Amino acid sequence: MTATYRDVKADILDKITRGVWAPGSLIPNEVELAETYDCARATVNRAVRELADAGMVERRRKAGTRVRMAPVRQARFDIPLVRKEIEDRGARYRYALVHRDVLPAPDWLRARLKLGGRAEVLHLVCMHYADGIPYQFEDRWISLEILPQAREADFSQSGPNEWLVAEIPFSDAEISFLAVPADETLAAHLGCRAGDALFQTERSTWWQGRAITFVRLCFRPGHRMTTRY
Amino acid sequence: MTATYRDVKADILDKITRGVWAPGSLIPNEVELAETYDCARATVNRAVRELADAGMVERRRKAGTRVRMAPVRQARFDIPLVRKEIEDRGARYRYALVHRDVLPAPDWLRARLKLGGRAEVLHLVCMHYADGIPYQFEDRWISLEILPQAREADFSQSGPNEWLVAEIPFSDAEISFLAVPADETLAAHLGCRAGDALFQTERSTWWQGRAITFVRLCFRPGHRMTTRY
DNA sequence: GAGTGGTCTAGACCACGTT
DNA sequence: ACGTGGTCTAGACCACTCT
Repeated sequence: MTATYRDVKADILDKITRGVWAPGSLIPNEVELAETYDCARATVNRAVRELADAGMVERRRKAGTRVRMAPVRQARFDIPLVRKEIEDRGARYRYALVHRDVLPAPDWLRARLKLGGRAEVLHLVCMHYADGIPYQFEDRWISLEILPQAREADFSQSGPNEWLVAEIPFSDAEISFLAVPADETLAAHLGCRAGDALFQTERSTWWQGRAITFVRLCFRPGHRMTTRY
Repeated sequence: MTATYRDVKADILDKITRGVWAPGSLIPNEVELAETYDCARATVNRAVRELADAGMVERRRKAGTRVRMAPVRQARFDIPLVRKEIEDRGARYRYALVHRDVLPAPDWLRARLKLGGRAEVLHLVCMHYADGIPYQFEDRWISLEILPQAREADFSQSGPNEWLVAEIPFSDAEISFLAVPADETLAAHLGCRAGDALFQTERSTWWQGRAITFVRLCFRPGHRMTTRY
C-alpha cells in the first residue's frame, strides 16, 4: 500500500504495454486510481501527468485520460559538445582552426537569422578530430552586432562552441538534420570523396529575439545519431 | 503575489537567459524561492524540477541547484506517422505496396533485433507519396514469431505502420538518423540518381524484451527534420 | 450543469550527499 | 550532523469542455 508516484506510473505503463488498457481506451479517473493504489490524488496526478508528457496518454478535462493510439510520439536527443562526444567514445580530441574571416552577412544568412541590413559577422571554419581522424567539419557564423567581443577572441586553440557557451546564454534555438553530398571542400577536410553522403546538422540560436549564431556541422561518412526511448 | 508554478518557472528561466544567474552558479534554495515568490514550496519545486528536466539546471540534494554550464542539452522530436506528416503539409497522401515476402531472418536482422536462430520474418517494401511525388521509401521487417497474424494481414491498401500501432503496444525502441547514398533501387523509387545523399531513419522496436519490427525509412533528396527548443 | 483534470497549500517525513 | 531536494498528504478551489 501507499504507492509512490513511480509505482503508479510503472503499473499504469505496464497495463498499457501489456494491452490491458488498449490504445484509444479510457483509463480510470484520478480519484478512482487514487483509491486503487491507496494514495493521494496528487500522487496519481504526477504519475499520469508524466505519462502524458512522454506521449503515452492524452488527457482532457471532463473527457478523461485515454491511451494514445500511436504511443511513440517523440524522442529526445542529447546534443553534446563535440569534444565531450569524442572523449566519451574513449578517443583523443583534437581541434583545428581552418579559416577565420570578418565580413558583411551574406543574404542567405541574413534571411535565416533575421539579421538587419548591414550586419557584420565572424565566419569560422574548424575541424574536429577523433584520434587524429577527421570527425566533424564546423562552419560557424557569429553575429558581431550582439557579440562584438568575438572579434578579439582567440579561436586557434579551442572551438567557438566552448567559447560561446561560456560567453552567453540563449533563449531559443532551431535545429535541423539532413543529408548532403560532400563538395570538394568537405571532401578534402573529411578525407572522403566528393559526392559522398554526409550527415549534417544545422543550428540557429537566438537570445531575447536577436540572432547569436548559426552553425553547420558536417560529420564524416557513416556517422549516425542514435537514441533510445 | 501567490505566483503559479508557471510564473516561477518563467521568472527563473528569465534570470538565467538574462545572465542574472550565470552558468555554473548556485540559485537560492526552495524555501528561499518560496518566500521570494510568496508561494508554497511545492510550487517552487515543480517549477525548478521542470527546468531540471529540460536540462537548464542541475539539482543535487544538499548541494543545491546550479545553472547548467552548457544549457542546450537536448531536443525533442515528434515522430509522426508518414500519412499524418504529409497531410499536415497540406498534400495528398498516397501509399503503395512494392514488394511482400516471407523469409527466414537474414543474419544482419537477427543480430540487430537479437532474434533466435530460425526466426521467420515478413518483409515489406512500400512507398509513400505526397501529391503523387515520391516522399518516403519504407523497408519494413516484422517478426512472425510474435506477430504471426501479420502473415495474413492485407498491406496492399494501407501501410504496415498503421497496422502495427493498432495491433500491438511496444515498450522499448531505438532510433537512428544517418545519411546514405541512394542505390539503384532507391533511386528508381524516389526518382533521383544513384549516389544522391538521402536522409534515413532506422527504428527497432521491442515489446517485453522481444523484437517486434525493424524499419528503414528513406526520404527523398533534400528532406530535413527540424525542431525548436 | 456537472465531471474531469490542473493547480495550490501547509505541513510532514524521508533520502541523499556534503561536510 | 545537517541542509538540501524528493515526495506524500488531505483538502480546496479553479478551468475547462462535454452533454
